Amino acid sequence: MARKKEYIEEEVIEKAMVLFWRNGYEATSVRMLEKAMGINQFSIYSSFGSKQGLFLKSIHCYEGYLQGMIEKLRNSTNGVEGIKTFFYDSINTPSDCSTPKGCLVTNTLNEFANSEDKLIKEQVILFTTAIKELFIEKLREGGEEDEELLIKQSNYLLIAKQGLSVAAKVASEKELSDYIEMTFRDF
Amino acid sequence: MARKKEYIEEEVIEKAMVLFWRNGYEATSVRMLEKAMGINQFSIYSSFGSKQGLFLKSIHCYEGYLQGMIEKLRNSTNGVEGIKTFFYDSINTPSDCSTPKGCLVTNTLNEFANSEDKLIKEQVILFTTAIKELFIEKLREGGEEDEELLIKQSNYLLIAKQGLSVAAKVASEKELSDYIEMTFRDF
DNA sequence: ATGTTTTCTAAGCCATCGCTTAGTTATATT
DNA sequence: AATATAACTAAGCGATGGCTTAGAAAACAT
Repeated sequence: MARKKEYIEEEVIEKAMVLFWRNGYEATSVRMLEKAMGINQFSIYSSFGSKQGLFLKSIHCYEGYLQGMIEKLRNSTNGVEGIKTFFYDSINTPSDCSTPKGCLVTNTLNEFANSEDKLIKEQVILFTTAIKELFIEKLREGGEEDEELLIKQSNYLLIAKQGLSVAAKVASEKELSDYIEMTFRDF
Repeated sequence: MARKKEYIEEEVIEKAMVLFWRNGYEATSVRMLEKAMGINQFSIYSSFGSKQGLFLKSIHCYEGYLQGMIEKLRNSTNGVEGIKTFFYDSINTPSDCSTPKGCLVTNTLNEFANSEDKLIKEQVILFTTAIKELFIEKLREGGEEDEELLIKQSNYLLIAKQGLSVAAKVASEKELSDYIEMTFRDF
């Protein structure tokens, strides 16, 4: 039989994810990736096929990284208050700076909105749609029954969340929490 | 004396601006720029010094491009309603697709938030700060007197505007106008 | 131990990157 | 017309981009 891999794919993907998250797709080179991931370019290409393949895996990994917050929201029983907590959770960066500020999905949406790359755009749209659905579910649980209003509100909250993700990269903690409070002021 | 330039700097900067606006800084190559601008690389470098120099000029050009809307807002006398109109104006893309959706300044903020490039970041921060000040001025004219609340509200509106700029790249017209209505719902 | 299979290292592939240079062409002065 | 100056064209610079390949090293089966 054959030699064993000296790395765990899930582990090196996480390293790649952080790099893509911090710098974006274009500004992250395969040389940077191999250093951060601690493996040779050969291994990157044999495991992930291409830079794009690795990026898709990284986005998937990021979505897994968010799963805790999303589950917390899904299990919440206090309606819109759960969504507000989700907003606060999303700006609660670990203090060791191991993780960039902002949101990889929003970054990707921004970088690829005008791109030809269908695959990456599709992955991003799928995820944001799922979040929106979850918002609707929680708003409905919160007592809202008007379907049209539910759509309008979830739409509002999704875009508000995207604004928060952009602002999180440069704004102060107070500005961010003020923003969240204003966003949810009369729900 | 010497030969005359065969192009007008302001005109070719505008072409460059649209390209940067559509693709971002990293994804726009000097070869793409020379084709879009209709001038040789030599001319680009002799006029603008570097790709970064051209980008800075492009951002400046974009700010000029927004000047109409900003003046309209500055001259408005109906308080927060003027800001709301400014939001609507910003998503009113010319139907000929000559111009990308979204906002070059917000794109740049996103792309350069984690970059080392002080110059570009500074230019973006300066502009967004000016917009925020203008929001405060209009909110004050609208009758709000509480300084702390003014700061909170302008901060909210600035981040809301950034969310709108991201969403404008992918969302439908209805989603965008719904979002604006929700944003200004109880001002 | 030998053979087979897979992963490793490290060198290198070609295309493109931002940028520069050599040499020609156009303008204005003399 | 001759000259000086600056902008033009187009070729090419070294560095880096994504990706591949040749050959050594490691794991298992026989």
